[in-house]
Amino acid sequence: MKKIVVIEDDTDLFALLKYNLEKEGFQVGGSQTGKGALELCRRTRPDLILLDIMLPDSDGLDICKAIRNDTELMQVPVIFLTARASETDRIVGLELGANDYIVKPFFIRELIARIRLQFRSQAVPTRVLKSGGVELDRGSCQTRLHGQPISLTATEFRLLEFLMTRTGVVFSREQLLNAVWGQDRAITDRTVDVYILRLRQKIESDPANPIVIHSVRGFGYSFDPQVIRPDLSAVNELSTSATLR
Amino acid sequence: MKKIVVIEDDTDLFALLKYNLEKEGFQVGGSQTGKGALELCRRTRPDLILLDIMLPDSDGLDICKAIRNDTELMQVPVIFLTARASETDRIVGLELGANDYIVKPFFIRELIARIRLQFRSQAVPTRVLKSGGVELDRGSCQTRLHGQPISLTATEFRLLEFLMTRTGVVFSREQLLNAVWGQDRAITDRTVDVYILRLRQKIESDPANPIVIHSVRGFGYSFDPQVIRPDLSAVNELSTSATLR
DNA sequence: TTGTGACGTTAACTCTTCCGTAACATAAGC
DNA sequence: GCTTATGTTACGGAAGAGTTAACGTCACAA
Repeated sequence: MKKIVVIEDDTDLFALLKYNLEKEGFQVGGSQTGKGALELCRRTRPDLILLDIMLPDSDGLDICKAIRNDTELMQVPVIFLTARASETDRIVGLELGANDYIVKPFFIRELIARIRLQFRSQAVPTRVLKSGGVELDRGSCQTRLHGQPISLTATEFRLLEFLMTRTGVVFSREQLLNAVWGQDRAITDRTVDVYILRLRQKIESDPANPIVIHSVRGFGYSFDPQVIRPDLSAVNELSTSATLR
Repeated sequence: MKKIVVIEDDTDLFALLKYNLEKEGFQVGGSQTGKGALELCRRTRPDLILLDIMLPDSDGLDICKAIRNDTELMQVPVIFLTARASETDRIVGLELGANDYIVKPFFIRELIARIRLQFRSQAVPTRVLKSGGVELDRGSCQTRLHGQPISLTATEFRLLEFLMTRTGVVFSREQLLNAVWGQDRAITDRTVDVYILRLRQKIESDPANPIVIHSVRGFGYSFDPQVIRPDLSAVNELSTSATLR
């Protein structure tokens, strides 16, 4: 039986959540304050944490950060409860490490579905990401390409980690900046280009014709070793690059 | 063999618990009253406490509080036995410090499972850690390097212990501060650097080129005698060959 | 009390690496 | 051919990490 800790100051909502979650067969514990929440999690070792962002005494984001910094709780999935959709951008980022979020008011059924989704996907907390010949160990922060260790800088690593955990999804430069660099930093979005370049130089066999990190003109970048994007001049490029280099 | 103290006034239930727990290989002690319970725990130092909330002479919650305030007992996991699910609100709340609870009537099998879960999460199996020529005795708090005793300070010891029990995993300074120094302390993260330095001076054959305690720029530190991280020369080779094409 | 030593913590300096930007080059789309 | 989006390069400054020294604190003995 899975244990869920609910951190929510609204007593009515808490009772509602508790009732429904227990009906679904989960074991529910709760804290009304942010202060006690961490301690509760440390002790009870929940399998999932439902976290309201707006708490009377502290910020839910800080709690999430504290959870991620706690060795024992690092792996526990966190789902945010948020009042406004506008907040969600800040939340999903790598930096804070929220696994999912749901906007109030919400349907209980949807919440349950998302919780089950976490348990299904997080059944084996993936320490090593492996795709397209790239191997990324989040525990030891090491990267291997075709088995051989390569060295990435911290930012390169985090960018690649973000993309690899969301294989096939295209992200705008702005989204990548928010997720990897942090939402409060003021950085040109062209910086992303440079990092994509550096990553390509390190993990693409031919950086000029990338097959792992794709550019999607007008949208952004994606990591996807499976799909070869429709490239009209693919044949021409191949021949010219062969003669040029 | 793990010791369990059962605090339960119902004689039949107590006998049932005792029988089943002993069958599972646990050593069981018991008290029928709240008054004798604390004393019993102090004397026998159990590895886990099963505590009925409803006792004839005193409230189980008070006993739990007393346990948490006892220096010797505060680490011991407590599982509550409660008659009604409606009581669970108060129990899982943080101020009481229960690790888990189970609602009567319950299946013995489930109780056993939860008890084992508590023991598993404690995870203090190995008394002597041994890796990379470093030998660390957690019982006597002694350290040996290639067989020869060396002296570490308390903090050095705890830091090394933390890293060695998680070989190969990189931890940020913040995480190390939380884990080794305690979560509520306000200390500069640069302090960690100094301790890493001191540890290296004591256990690395060449502190300038550490091969046991690694720095991972932008992330933190890790203990890993196996892995040799890709160093500068390798990077240069790779990048030059990449740019040369 | 005072002195002493061990320990923990911080500040400051140095060196190195890396980050982010500007500027230019190339490709894609109209 | 023009405009816009992306690729590429190189450089100055920022930040991370190693190291040293000094300060504060505590326990304990003189």
